[in-house]
Amino acid sequence: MSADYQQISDSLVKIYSNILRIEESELRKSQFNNLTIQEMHAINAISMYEHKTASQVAKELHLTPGTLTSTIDRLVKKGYVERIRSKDDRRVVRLGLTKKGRVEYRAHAAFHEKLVKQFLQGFNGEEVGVILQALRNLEGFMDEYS
Amino acid sequence: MSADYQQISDSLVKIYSNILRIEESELRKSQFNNLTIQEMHAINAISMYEHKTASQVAKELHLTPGTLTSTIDRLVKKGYVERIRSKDDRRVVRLGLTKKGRVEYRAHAAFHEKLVKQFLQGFNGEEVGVILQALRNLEGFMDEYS
DNA sequence: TTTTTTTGTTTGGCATTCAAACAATTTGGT
DNA sequence: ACCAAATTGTTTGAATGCCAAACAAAAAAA
Repeated sequence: MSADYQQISDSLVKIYSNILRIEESELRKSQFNNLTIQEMHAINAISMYEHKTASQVAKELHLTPGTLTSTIDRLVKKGYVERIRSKDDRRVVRLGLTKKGRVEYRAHAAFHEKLVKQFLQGFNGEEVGVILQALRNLEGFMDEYS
Repeated sequence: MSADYQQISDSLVKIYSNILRIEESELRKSQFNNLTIQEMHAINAISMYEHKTASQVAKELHLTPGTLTSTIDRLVKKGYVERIRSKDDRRVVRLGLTKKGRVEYRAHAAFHEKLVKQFLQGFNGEEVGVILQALRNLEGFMDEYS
């Protein structure tokens, strides 16, 4: 195993075991300091305009329906999300962001954009292609184990 | 924002919001199916031979002392970890892996190695250098926000 | 020797998660 | 139209995961 190889391994471990913690600590310093990282991910999955159903969001987040219910309960109480009973099918709950939820969504997207900018800083188009391919390899690995 | 850029952003989000979940689901299928991902990370931080103190491990994992105490309690009960009271300084607790803990440690390292292999699959030395630099950029971003 | 600091544990409380039981509604089969 | 089955989401009960604050023991500093 080469030196580069070991460094990449260490780097990956460091990144994936710290990135969510760092996102959360940034959140704590912002105006949205009463949100946890999981709640923020839920807001992200609900997203701006689509009014997905609870099932769809639960599947996206790999959560059981019961877990999602409690997450949504909290987000409703905190004023980020609203439940909309579907009129076609009265079993279905559609989810939407409140104005406050949409503001948070955009703030988080901006943070991501800064992150990606720094990740790709200093590379030309060809190099960006290499990086993209490596990430796809990793996605492929993850898909195998899903 | 270019198409590549957007794809890299999506890929990064997918990776960092799923990789730990996938590690955990692999764990569930193995002989170590009574470990959670956090417990596994603790085993990893304790590591093979050093007998770190509880404080050192807590710092590494960004956990409060109280949280670490309860994690270690569980790992001791499950037979992966042992507490060793220091003789020099009787306040200090040093942590070590049992034989079972060391077996788990190696199994997890092997999983990581497969992951990194697939991540770097098909690239030459120069390209690996580009990938390493991108990861370092990301580490730099994380350090700014720590 | 007394005070302060360090190290780890305990306590209390909330968040996160799942599995299983449940209720409401819709769909499918007859 | 009616009954059985499937779907959708909620509730309940239990374990883990986390922190802050109070605490106890030991070591270091004064």
